[in-house]
Amino acid sequence: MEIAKTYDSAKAEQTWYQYWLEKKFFKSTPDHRTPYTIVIPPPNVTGVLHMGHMLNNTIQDVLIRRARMLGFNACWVPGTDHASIATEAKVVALLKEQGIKKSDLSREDFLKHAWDWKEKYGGIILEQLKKLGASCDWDRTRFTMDEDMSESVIDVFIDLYNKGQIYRGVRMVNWDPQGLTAVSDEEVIYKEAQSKLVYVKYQIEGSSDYITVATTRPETIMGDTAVCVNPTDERYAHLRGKNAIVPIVNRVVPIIFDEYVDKEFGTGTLKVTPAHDINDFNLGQKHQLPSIDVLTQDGKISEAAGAYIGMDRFACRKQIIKDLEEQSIVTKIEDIKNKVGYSERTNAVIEPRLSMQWFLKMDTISKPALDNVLNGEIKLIPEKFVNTYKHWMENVHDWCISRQLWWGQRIPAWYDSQGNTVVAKTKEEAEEKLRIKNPNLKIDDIKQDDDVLDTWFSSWLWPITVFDPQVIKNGKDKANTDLNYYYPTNDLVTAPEILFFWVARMAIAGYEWLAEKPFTNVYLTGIVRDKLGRKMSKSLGNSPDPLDLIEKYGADGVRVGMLLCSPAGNDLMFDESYCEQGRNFANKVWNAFRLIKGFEIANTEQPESSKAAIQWFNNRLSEQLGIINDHYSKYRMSDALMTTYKLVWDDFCAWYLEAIKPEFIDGKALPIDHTTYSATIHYLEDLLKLMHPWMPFITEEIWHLIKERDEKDCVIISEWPQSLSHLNEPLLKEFEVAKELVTMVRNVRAQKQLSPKEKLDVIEKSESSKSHFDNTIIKLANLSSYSYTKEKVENAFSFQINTTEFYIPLSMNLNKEDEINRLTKELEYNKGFLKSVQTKLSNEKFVANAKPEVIAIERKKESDALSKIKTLEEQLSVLN
RNA sequence: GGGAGAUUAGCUCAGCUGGUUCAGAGCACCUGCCUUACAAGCAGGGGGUCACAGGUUCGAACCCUGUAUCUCCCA
Repeated sequence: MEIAKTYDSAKAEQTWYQYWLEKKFFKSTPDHRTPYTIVIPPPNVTGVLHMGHMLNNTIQDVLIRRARMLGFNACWVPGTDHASIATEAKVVALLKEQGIKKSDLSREDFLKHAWDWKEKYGGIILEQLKKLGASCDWDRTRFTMDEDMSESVIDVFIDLYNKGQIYRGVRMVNWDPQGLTAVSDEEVIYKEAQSKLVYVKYQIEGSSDYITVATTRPETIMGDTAVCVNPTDERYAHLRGKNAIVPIVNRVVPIIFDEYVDKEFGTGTLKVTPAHDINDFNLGQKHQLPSIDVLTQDGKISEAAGAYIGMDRFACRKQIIKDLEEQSIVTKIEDIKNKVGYSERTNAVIEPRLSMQWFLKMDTISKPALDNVLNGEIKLIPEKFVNTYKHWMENVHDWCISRQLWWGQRIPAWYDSQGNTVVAKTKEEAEEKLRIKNPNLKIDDIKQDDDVLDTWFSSWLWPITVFDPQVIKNGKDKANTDLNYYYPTNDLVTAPEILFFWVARMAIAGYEWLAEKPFTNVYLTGIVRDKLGRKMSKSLGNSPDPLDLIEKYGADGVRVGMLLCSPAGNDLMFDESYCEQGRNFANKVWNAFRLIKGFEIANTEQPESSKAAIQWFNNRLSEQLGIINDHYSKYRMSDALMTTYKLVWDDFCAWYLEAIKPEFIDGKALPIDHTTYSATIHYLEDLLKLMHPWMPFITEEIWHLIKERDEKDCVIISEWPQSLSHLNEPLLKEFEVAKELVTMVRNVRAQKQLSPKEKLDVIEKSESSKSHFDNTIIKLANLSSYSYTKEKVENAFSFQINTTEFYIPLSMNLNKEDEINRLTKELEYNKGFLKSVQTKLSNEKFVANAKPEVIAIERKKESDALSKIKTLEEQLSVLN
């Protein structure tokens, strides 16, 4: 069979993904094996594959593929998240393009449009995941708004409400005036901004005196209901019991005293606007101040303000400063830096706003989720995130779970016209409950809450309901087979950004409803940045399209490139050159295979050099496999990959294949013997297995090109190689010396400008004769002979490896001066080294305190150095 | 403002319990090679005051204190 000169990644990707699907290799059903489970962090239905997904899902695929090969029943559950705000915004925008306003549609009609959108575009990202090779059990694909998934969200709400964990109340929320919804604390991004601190004089009632307040938000002046100073601030002590007059609206408000006020900031005087600032709200509660809401929900000045009605909040800020200046009551405008909150979804400036929302109490419910991370039952990788997690969980706030949107699970709360509220799954049930409170209830008076639940309030159930959506309703005693088998899942791979949004809340849900953790290990990836360290984002345009990368470098190349630069939990500075490295590696593997495949096999005797190389590689592979497994067990993904990379490239290609490669005689390659060939194929197969999780496509392709195989004989379901029970360490060390020797000979050739074709002799000064690798060395270094002597050899190039001396007789004359220089340099280095060792050994405290092993090592260093020095001196004396 | 982490070669990072000739890897770079698997390659090579200043110790990249810079989280 003719093997193509270059590897065609596109073809292999197409062929093998299809084949794996057909043979149902990704499919998992409960059986006698131990399960290994991952649930995908469901990407937004609105999402398209970006580099973050690429990283995240490649890691999951590596883990799941290796688990499959280790004999676990591997199950990777895929799916998408309905993403209330993002999706609703998308649909609203699309309708707008068609000239339809959301406000003109009924809830039902709008949802119809939203579902249409979801059906049409919602699966794109999952299709893209297939391109990178994701081996998900696609039959298990879930959506957070699937009917049964949604039902469980409602059940959970009702359950928590009945447990008294959910309440409704007026609170200061983070209002997104563009999305027209409240968002949770976690969805607010604080950014530093240049703001103006405006100093405004408020007249003291019944006096010509003024008090000056400093504010960054003059547009809320109309909502002021007090002026506050610190009680210890002597500057204002005389104002106790006085009132101030709010400009513009001429409202008389009390001057109150509270230690909250920072004497140093501004003038030490605070205008209190309880409706528009969380701290002012708290002050207002404490001092029983009224709240005046001067903003509308879309961020305009409201009727209640009494001035500037209908003006946009930012326009009003400018205008009001101008007007106050005209009244000559602005004493100063200062440029300051402060933090301004922006909506994660719409990027609008968040407006703290009082509104009626639903909340989940977090204090007691979050306890087990904290304890079980602290006691190691759930592991965060890397560990440093435990601190962050702990800090958040210990200071957790009640969770605002209502959103003023339509796309999502509608809150199962029902109201009558009398102000009664009940929580019930259906209107019928609600009617029953309401009728108890209100016997005159009319059916038409029953109204369901208009709001939906926060998306995270549905995705926190993900690891549970993807397996058994009924378990909330039925109780964990009646959990189905899937849940009993797959839960708790093994590993969760996600971004640290959603540690609180999602990870913490899944842990809470797991303990709340199943009394068990949802996952054992949480692997937190870094953020993909460009090489300037900027986060990759659409708006910056600094993110390559992963699908373009796949086309350019092959899926395997991109996967390798991605993971080469991804230390756990640290951000990765991505650069396309990593993908290039990945592609080059694939090319190397392809060519190694081409070489092997091109061998002509014959019934010839196995050369000693091959026999020794096989023995060595057998041990080497086993040794490195141990290291690779260890890296995996510690989730050091890039280390596991790099160890595999070097095992293949350096050990297998550069040393092993060179050692067993048949020689050319008269321009014709000799055949290879059967024993060596089959060992080589065996090693290649083992290496393909080790590479498979990283490079699924090329490994499967080569696996099948090696020979005709049964339809289910695929590397994807092959068995992960086993380590030897006993490693031959001395043999491994001996080969390291052999490598050094070969390198030395190559160096001599380069230095003396000898052709690689010219054969040389190497003589080892040694008591014994013959070692394992003599013939291998002869071959690799292109020697005519490798011999032993007990005597010094004169007029030869000489060098030492460890304490052994070697000679290479050369036909040409050695340049004496060069040799003397070289040897003198080495001598000096060794003398210096000896001195440092001897200083250490003559230090009584060292000898008294250091461990015996350490002292023994130092003694060995001393004697080795002495022997080296002796040899070098002898060599030099000969030259002189 | 409070907390966490980081700083090692040009870049990205390892360095696990303080002790092997310990200062490493990959990439990049330089030199020489189109040697019949591979120039997406082969063979060689240079490159670091381990952020800075102290301290502990027989011994510090590693432990402690302080300083600087950066990143993240929370308010």
